[in-house]
Amino acid sequence: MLQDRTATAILEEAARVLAEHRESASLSDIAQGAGVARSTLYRYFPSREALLEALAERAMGELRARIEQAQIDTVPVPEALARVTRGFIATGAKYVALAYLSPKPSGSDELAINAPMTRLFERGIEDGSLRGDLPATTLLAIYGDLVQGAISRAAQGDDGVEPTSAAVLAVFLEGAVATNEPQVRAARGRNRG
Amino acid sequence: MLQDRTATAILEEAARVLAEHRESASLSDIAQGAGVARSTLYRYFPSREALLEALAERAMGELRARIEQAQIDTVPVPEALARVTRGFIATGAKYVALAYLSPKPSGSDELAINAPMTRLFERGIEDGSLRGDLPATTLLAIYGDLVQGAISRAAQGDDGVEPTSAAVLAVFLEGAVATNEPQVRAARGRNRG
Amino acid sequence: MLQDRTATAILEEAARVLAEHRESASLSDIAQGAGVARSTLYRYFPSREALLEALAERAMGELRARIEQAQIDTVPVPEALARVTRGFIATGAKYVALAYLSPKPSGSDELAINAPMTRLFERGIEDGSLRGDLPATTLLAIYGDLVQGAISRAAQGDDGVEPTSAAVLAVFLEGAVATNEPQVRAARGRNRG
Amino acid sequence: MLQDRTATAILEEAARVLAEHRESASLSDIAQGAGVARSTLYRYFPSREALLEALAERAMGELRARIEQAQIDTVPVPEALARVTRGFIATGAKYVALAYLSPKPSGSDELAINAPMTRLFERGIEDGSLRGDLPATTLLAIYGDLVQGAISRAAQGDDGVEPTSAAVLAVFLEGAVATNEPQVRAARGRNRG
DNA sequence: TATGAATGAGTGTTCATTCAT
DNA sequence: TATGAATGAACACTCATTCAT
Repeated sequence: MLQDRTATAILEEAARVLAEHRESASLSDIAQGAGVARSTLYRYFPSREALLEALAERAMGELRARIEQAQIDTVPVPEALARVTRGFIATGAKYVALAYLSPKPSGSDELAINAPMTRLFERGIEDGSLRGDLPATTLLAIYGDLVQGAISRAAQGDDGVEPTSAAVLAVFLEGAVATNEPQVRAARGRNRG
Repeated sequence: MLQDRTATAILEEAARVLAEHRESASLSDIAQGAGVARSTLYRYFPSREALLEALAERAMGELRARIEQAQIDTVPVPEALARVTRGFIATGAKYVALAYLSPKPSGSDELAINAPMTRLFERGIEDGSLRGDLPATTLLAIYGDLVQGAISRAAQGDDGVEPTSAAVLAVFLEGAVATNEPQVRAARGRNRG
Repeated sequence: MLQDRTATAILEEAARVLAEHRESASLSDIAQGAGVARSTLYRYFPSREALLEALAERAMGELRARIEQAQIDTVPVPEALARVTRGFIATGAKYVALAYLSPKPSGSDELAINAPMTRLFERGIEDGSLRGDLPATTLLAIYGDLVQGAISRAAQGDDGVEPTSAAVLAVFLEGAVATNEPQVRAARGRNRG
Repeated sequence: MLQDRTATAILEEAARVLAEHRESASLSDIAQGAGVARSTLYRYFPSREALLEALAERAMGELRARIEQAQIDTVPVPEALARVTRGFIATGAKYVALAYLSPKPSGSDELAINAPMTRLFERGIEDGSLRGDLPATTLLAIYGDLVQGAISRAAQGDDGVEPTSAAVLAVFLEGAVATNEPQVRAARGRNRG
């Protein structure tokens, strides 16, 4: 119980410190930020990599939860993406550092995110709501790039999570080229240029 | 004469090694990869930062050249983007590492890339070829995320530069949502190689 | 508690090693001599300069103490010099190295030594016990050379602190030229312990 | 012939550079100062130590010449010291660095200086012109400290060679304590306090 | 002869990790 | 359980020295 409290505190501080200092953050920095001695940190996470893995696991857990909450299987694909995107960006901004850090999420964790997303894109292609000339994996990869970039920018504080998410989603769904139809969603998130 | 050869060899090896090991690559790794002693490396680049700067300058130089060659001011915006994208990705794949490394390109260098691209997006918005509900800087940022992601993937060798570029361009311009009109450009880039 | 012990041990070993190898002594040498790892040394003195400063401070502290103990303001100048000289040489022999090392004692420290000595020489000139044809600062500089040289020789173990001090003092006060009067003081310092 | 010219130029530059930067002066500094490439320096002096030895030899040569010129065997001891002291200080100031540098002058060289000086002091003691309560070697050592200190100060430019020499000689011969007799020599070198 | 290029050994410093309390 | 102390392995960097031209 109490252990969990301390471990959680350390993890949250780690996320913050790593987001600031990137890979160059030392365990000293993290321990100091969390208000414990370096050695204490080792009681909870027996190595730097262990700490990073725990952090990744935590992030993946949050993302998994977001996906489940979004119930993406029950709504049209564009709506599902809309639901899920902001969640990704909000969560991701907390764990940006991970993107640049060594320990890839354990295969199982990554799968827990990738699998439902891949299914989502496949469904979209099949039901004709997403373009059919690109494989689902490619679409997912591109979507991932967009989300990851948005996370970086949101984390740097240049823009809020909200407008960043809206813009990314609009461009991903509708493209950057102008069309005749009103682009409602993006317009809502931003000023009416 | 001979100096330039060695310096170039070091730079190219540095690009390769850094692409693999990210920021964690040590000068030892780079020197070893380039087949010279650590101290020799210091003859050419008197500090780690100097090496990174030289590398960045090199990358920026190539990118600048690509942009100039593309003559983006003389063609419609979508065509200009098509011309420029593949160049970015091909060049960028050689210098992925830089994206994650500290020494940001010197202001002037970065400007030499950003300025013409910003102008391009502004022109697209003005002439109605790009959507007008998002500021040019936002569109550019999103485009940048896409290109950077594509670079990473192309560098990891998962896909070739060619199809990666085509896919990225198609989604950025037209979006992921299916439309009635045939999506010629993406189709061409993928299947007719 | 225990910290102080280790720090002190390091400092004393540093004094010894530096006295032997002069400026060329590496931190490795010092650490090895003190029986700790190089990195341990850094726990106590976060940089080479910090170690040297600590050493200088220590030496200055001892010298200050010697001067105070000697109560040089309460006795005739020659007697004051007699009292103070042996203290300087004994203390100095422990810290010879410092004379050759970069980080000059902090202004305040040096002042704490120089000021009272300058006053002493000025008093001697005024009350006629010291020759009046040379400024006090010159006399002090010459006295300093003598003491410093004596320290070097005493440290090299060629002679003991005792006879070295006596000889230096005798020559400084009375000169090397023979006089009619018995040279009591030097004789006393030499043979009568 | 031409070789000698270059070698001499290097040696003189070395003396200057070393006097400035002490032990920390690198061969690069010296070579650069002398206007030759590092590698060229190696043609003349096959190692750092060789260069230093050559420098020491040069200094000793000059000192030997000074002593011979002074014809110290033909005049009373105090006069001999007066003649020799200024020469030592003037020459020494050019080679201060050597005092702090590792390669002690080769035994034979040092002897060429020490032997005549020791003889001089011994003669002084025997003929009653120098005090007899201290061994000649001690007197010589003390005289050496004085001269070396004077060299340092003269080299630092705090005072000229001339007054520094006069003061040192006066104190060494007559002592710092005031006497009834006029202290002619020192008075000449300095202002009549 | 004179030099630019290359190198190995060493320096100060940092950091993840282990140990004793 | 929590911590201060200690350490070894690594890193960026310097320098005296050697080699090929």
